[in-house]
Amino acid sequence: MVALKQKLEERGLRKTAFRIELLTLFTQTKSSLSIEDIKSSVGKTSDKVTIYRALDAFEKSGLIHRVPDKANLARYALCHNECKPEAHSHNHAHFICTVCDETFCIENVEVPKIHLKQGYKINSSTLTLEGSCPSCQSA
Amino acid sequence: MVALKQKLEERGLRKTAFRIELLTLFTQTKSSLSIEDIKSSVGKTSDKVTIYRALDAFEKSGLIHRVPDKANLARYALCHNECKPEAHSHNHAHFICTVCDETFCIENVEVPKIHLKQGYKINSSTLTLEGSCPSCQSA
DNA sequence: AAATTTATCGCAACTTGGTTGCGTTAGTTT
DNA sequence: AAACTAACGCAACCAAGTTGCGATAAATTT
Ligand SMILES: [Mn+2]
Ligand SMILES: [Mn+2]
Ligand SMILES: [Zn+2]
Ligand SMILES: [Zn+2]
Repeated sequence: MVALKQKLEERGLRKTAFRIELLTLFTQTKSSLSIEDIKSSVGKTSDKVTIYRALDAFEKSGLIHRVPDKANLARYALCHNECKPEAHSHNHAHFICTVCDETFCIENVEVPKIHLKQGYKINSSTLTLEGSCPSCQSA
Repeated sequence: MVALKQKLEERGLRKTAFRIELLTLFTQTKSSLSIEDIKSSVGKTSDKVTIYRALDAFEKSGLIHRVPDKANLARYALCHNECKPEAHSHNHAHFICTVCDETFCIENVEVPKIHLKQGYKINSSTLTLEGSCPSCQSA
């Protein structure tokens, strides 16, 4: 709780009721959150513009990172490895479950370093896996 | 030309002027095509709905495959390894140039096979690299 | 504590990429 | 040539996300 508010303060973000609630929500989620997830969890109180802007601010300050989504919608997960606004380092794979539409950070699988032939300069890479997650296996 | 019409025929697609032109365009492109690319190349003649439906039909019948795009827009490239409607096999990496917004198929880089811990079942994987392409290096 | 400053919020209006419905056109088959 | 049906074109629609701007409320200064 208090540590949470500190994270906002450290990055020069204001500790508004909504942003505290949003950040709390992220810490409580093991996977990731879509706009819909947030809307339904926060209640209808907050406008979608507010949500988008908060997510944007959180991402820029290294609190969360965007993850791939089944339908390419906005979706975010907490940065576990204390990212800095300048350098987000989350070079892990992501898993999209096509059954429950959830996206999981696979922190223990690194994105492989690829070397391309002369001329290509790589700045970032992503490795995305698709299939069914443990909870959706029974079906 | 004639081989091209055959490909359409083989898959039960009609050889309309537009679809022949579109498929020709794909064979002439070394990288990939966005809707805008197609629009400007085909002239204003064809409706966007026609383009979307043709791309959809081509993809379903294994002529083209969707590639990632800088802004998540629709973008397609020719299938070089003769895909079947049932099984598209294009497990190669893709490179997005953030300068010219082009997407390249990196046919000689395979997407690595990943093994996850019990419970996750992987159906498909994608490896996407981002940076600047050879033509955009000088800048 | 009051005044000031400015990040954040909320509403409305807009943009964009893509989809759906449906009547028309034109390949393909008989 | 007649029949059948994939493909086309237009209009209307949809959903995710963005922009502008005035109102609210944290944070800072007096
Ligand atoms: Mn992640
Ligand atoms: Mn490809
Ligand atoms: Zn699942
Ligand atoms: Zn380029």
